[in-house]
Amino acid sequence: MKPFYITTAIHYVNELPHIGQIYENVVADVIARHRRAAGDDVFFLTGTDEHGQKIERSAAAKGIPPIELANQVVAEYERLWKLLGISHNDFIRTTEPRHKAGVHELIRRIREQSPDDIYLGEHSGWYCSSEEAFFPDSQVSDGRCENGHPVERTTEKNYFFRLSKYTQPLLDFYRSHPDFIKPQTRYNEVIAFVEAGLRDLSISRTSFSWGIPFPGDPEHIIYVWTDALTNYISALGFGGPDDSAFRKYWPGTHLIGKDIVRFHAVYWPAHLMAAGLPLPTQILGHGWWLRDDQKISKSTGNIVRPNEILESFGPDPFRYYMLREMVFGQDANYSDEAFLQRYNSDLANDLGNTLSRSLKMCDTYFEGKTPPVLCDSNELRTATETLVPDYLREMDQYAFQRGLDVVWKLLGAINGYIVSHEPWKHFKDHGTDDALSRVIWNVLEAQRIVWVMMFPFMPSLGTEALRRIGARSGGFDHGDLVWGGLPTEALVDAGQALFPRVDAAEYMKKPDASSGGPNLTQQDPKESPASATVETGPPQETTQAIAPDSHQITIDQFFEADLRVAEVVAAEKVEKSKKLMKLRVSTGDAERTVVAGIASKYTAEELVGRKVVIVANLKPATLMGIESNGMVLAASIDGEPSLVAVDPSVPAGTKVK
RNA sequence: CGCGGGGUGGAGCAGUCUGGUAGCUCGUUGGGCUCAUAACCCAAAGGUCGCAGGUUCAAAUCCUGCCCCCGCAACCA
Repeated sequence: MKPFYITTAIHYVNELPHIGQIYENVVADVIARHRRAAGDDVFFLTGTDEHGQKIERSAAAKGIPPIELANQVVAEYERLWKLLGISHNDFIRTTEPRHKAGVHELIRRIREQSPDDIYLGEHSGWYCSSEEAFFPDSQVSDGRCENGHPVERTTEKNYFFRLSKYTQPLLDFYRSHPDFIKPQTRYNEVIAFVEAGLRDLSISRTSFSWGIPFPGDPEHIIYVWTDALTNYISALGFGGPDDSAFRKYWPGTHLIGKDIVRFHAVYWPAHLMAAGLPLPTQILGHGWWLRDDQKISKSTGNIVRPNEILESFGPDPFRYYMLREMVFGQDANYSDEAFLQRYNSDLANDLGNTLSRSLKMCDTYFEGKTPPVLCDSNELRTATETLVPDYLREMDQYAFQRGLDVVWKLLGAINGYIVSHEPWKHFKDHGTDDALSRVIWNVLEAQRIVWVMMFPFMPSLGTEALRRIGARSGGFDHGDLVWGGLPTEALVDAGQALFPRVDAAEYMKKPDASSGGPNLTQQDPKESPASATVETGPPQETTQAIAPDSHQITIDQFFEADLRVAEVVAAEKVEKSKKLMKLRVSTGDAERTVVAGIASKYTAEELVGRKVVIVANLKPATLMGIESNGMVLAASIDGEPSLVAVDPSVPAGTKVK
């Protein structure tokens, strides 16, 4: 058997699972199941990235050890992967001893093979704490790095990896492996990035301690990429007492989000080159799930709540939706409405209904058994034999959407076949005879093949459907895609509808279940600091946010804030900002500049002349280069500001209390 | 000039790398069928493929310029 190794990115335990990670693991699972069906010896790895300063801080904020925080999130991942039917062979955690051994072995190999490639450097430069990286003078302007984060002048002693040395070897490798990175646009991006020249990579930190100590210099902690990427081989026993899995399965295919393609396609291969190890087979960069352009709200009906969808429909429809809706490699919009539409039209009307009508005819005409006479030569067999190779080709190329399209073509052929043969009419005229038997047998046999093709996408309902039509139920492979596998006179089970239709409008009207668990829509870690979301209880009611005992201040503390009425004398949107408005306000005897984040709601014209309330004694701050001397008070509804109003007759400068 | 994605029938999207009669799902209209989950089948209507140039025998696809939308980043003091 041909070994096939597939990995997901390891997921960072600073946040709970979101839809992007769910998608990634489902895709990897579909690939793994497809390769297994193709007869490969598959090893499917997923896991968690548990080190780093953010984890250390989040854990400290919760007053628990970092490993405890990691354990909580890992438990959530394990629950979710089980729920979704993810068939991984192993789950690696970067806090495991086997991982540490692998990382140390990688560094030892690099030092052995390429003694110059790791060096201790004293780095003085602009340090960006957001990206935890240094930037040269040329990429820093106005105290910000090329991506706009604030930077500070810092000196730190770090170990460095001589990445610069691998610029040309990497380019040579890409050129000779045009399929190394998929899709093509990512491949082009990576080449452009490397062609611009590579800087050496800082691979250790001394600023935190939650991580793997650098071998021989425990003051240093191995920095994220050298630590995390190595999971792909440490999980296979690399650097451990038994590395037979490593020798068998490596190199493998890495399925990742498009945002981390650079690290997998540049840094990781360079590390492996330096260590004299084989490079990955392929990097697959998938797209992102976006929300609708529309504002999410209950009044517009497009509420995003995949967690509830998962609970109401089970894993298989959701798996199907994600694979069918997204063109692999591109971004797609998520919406519950789109899910429900796919569910009703694809699953209920086509896939499920075809099964129902077929099994009902088995019940009526053949006493609940598959027909006694099979059929070798017919148009459904022809259709199957042209469509199955199409399906296999698309699946081999990870074109899941098209693979599913092919399956639906066969479903269409089956329904067309049923109508054109009118078995109900035949039964009325001739009763149960061989001709009827052949027609129904064909319909079932073609569906047996449909469900074997669907199996990677719907492992649990696929098993169930195959059982119902009297086929062998379990252990499928591509040998089962050959016409003629359905036994005659096997018991069938019509049962309940596999995909009962739902009234989409009714479903969307249902109140939010608020059943707790992860908020699957989060894609931005900053929206969900672990300290807030690791809670598994129901979300806080908004009213509790101002509960009387939350945190009380004295009236003296309140009076520390100098609240004043001010009149806007000039307003101007801050160039290149999304919501900043630069305001010139008068407090009666003086004028000052205040920057307010209200441009998304208010225009400059409507603000001039308006009376607002400001905090007059706020420490000045610089926002996008403009000094702001105060804060305009506004209520915020889902980020939409609404200015606090005062009666226009109140003179500017009046104190508010 | 911050990074990236996109503008294709009413809606949502393929197709663009590798030019060659514009495709899918939903919706709409007409017809058929009654085994089935108000499902299924057949047919039809509906698009100058964002705009303008260019290359070519031929452009949704390649080149140049422009317009618009969205995500990320930066800010909501």
